[in-house]
Amino acid sequence: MDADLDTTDLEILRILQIDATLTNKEIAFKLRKSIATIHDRIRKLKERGYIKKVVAILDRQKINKSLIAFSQVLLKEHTADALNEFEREVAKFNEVMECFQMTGAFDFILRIATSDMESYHLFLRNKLAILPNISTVQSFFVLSETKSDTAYPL
Amino acid sequence: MDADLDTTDLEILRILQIDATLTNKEIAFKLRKSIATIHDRIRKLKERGYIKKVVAILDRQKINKSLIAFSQVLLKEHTADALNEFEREVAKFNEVMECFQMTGAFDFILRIATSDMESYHLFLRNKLAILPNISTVQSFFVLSETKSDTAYPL
DNA sequence: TTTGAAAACTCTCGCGC
DNA sequence: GCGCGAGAGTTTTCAAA
Repeated sequence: MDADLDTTDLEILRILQIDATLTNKEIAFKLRKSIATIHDRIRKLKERGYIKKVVAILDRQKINKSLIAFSQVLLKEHTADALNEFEREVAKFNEVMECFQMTGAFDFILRIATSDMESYHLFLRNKLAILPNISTVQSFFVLSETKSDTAYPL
Repeated sequence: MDADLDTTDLEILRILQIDATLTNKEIAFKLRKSIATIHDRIRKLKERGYIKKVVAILDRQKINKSLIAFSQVLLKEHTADALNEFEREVAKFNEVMECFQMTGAFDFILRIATSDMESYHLFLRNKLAILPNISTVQSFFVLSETKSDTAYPL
């Protein structure tokens, strides 16, 4: 945190992390501030980079992405070039929603969204597994979603 | 998908998954439709549940949640009661952003956001590990974020 | 689906604390 | 520096066709 956030800023961020469709008027009412103040705070929060983006979250069952996999990838080589190339290639696959380099027994964890096991299989065989530097891929599948937030605790 | 989405609906969803601050006017211009049509489509997409919510995504470095852990949890017992109780308790922890029941060698995967290793340690020792039915917890930490999308491929 | 008009909201500016 | 009110400018909303 470069310049600290005061209580109002934190309240605004808490609110917008849950529901960014609220109007400035509604937020102003909740926080007992004027509309202009809320407007100004939010503008500054965006300017300073606290708010990266505002996005719609879809119902993945409805849009036919029922299968979520977490895939743990181990590479053969760990040179800077090899890591960069893997990251670059993997980011291109639209099935890959997230890719993290990790500590521990494997190198990367990928969150992959497909419609069903057949599609996942095709993705694995035809896209992921043919990258040059892959050693092993272990796939785990989501059975049920207990909690699914994009909001950070504040 | 109950009733199918046409090209316009899909385009709108693609756009809103990336940036939900665009006005109806801007979307209408991109898709060469009238503003009222876009307005109507979005209203229906919300009504029908395709769009679950609209949220602000924050910069986790800036808000001091620099450490993301994926924690794989194994329970001792797998009775319906034991699973429900674990899910209920874990959902209460604000450090836990996501909790999924999984196939494979462990029962749950948790995405945990804390400020640093010390905070994670405290969370693990004082909150997660004292739940009654926990057998093992294996923690993996994010070293770097290569791709981090909330958008599903459409 | 579109048009058009009314209502609601956003955003800026200047003032005051 | 921060917050507020008022007005102009946009956007949303909801008829009717």
